[in-house]
Amino acid sequence: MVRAPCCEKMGLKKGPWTPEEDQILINYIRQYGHSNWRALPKLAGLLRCGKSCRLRWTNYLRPDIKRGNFSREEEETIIKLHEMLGNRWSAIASRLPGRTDNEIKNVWHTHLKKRLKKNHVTHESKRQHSINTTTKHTQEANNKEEAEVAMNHNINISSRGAKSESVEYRSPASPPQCSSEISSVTTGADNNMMICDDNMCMKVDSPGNFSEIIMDENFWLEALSSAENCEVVVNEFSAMDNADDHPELQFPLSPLTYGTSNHITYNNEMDFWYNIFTGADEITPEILLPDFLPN
DNA sequence: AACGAATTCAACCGCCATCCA
DNA sequence: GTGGATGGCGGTTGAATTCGT
Repeated sequence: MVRAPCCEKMGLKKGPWTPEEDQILINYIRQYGHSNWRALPKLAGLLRCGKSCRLRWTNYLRPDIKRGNFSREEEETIIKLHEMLGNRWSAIASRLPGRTDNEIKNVWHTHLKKRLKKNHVTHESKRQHSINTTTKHTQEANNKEEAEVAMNHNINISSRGAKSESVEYRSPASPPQCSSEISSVTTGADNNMMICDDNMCMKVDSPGNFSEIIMDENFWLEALSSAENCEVVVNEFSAMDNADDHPELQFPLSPLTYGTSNHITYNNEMDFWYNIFTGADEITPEILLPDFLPN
């Protein structure tokens, strides 16, 4: 299929936006909205392509954009979300009110990646020392090694992942950059390994033998989204293992729980996720998995 | 003060997914 | 079912700015 170019190159302006152009775009969108980006510049009288207008609006002119430096809390949130979601900047941005995917992407590449790399070097040297002085390997350690092998072989779970081909730095704190690659590797009660991304989990019965279990598309993303702008009701999972120890980790999975008493609520989306992530270091990832997941 | 190196970040590019005729 | 149009996303670029010497 031959695509028409994004925009007519002739006569259309590129490069930085002027304040006048910004004002025209703002005025137009305030008045008419942006139902059709392609047609917008023509209608608004801008010599820009629709894509450029959309980008300018979503990344800079939108009234709800939060400008300025990222707080430490925001940075930690990005790091943790990146662990879970990979390079899905828009998904990460949706958890950080007022921040854009482009901004988060820039912060990641300019600050956070370097910081993690530093930490990784420190961690690796310690780890190497530990390996050299340890002779006993537990079953758990073996499973972790298998997990690392699986990650190094870049097991690609969903279709969009094929896009990322470049090999980037990876650390334990920064799993595959590819958005759709593995988010967590856990060992189940039966010692079988579970490799999960945000859409599904795979059970590894034996080395090299993956039995694939497809979960609801975007299950986790939707679960995550449900925390936005609402009270999060979580007592449905109070019966879960460790739930009493980690009430902050219980997920809002059942709408039936709305309106019931004896539940924990989070009015602030950021607090909710921050609590999850700061607590995540202390628990095994499978706690986060709902119990309908197969063993 | 001057200059080159390093960093930042707005903007562009190309691909993919979805919608719709 | 097919293909064109469009929106959205992630990777990359390059001009502007900051930093170090």
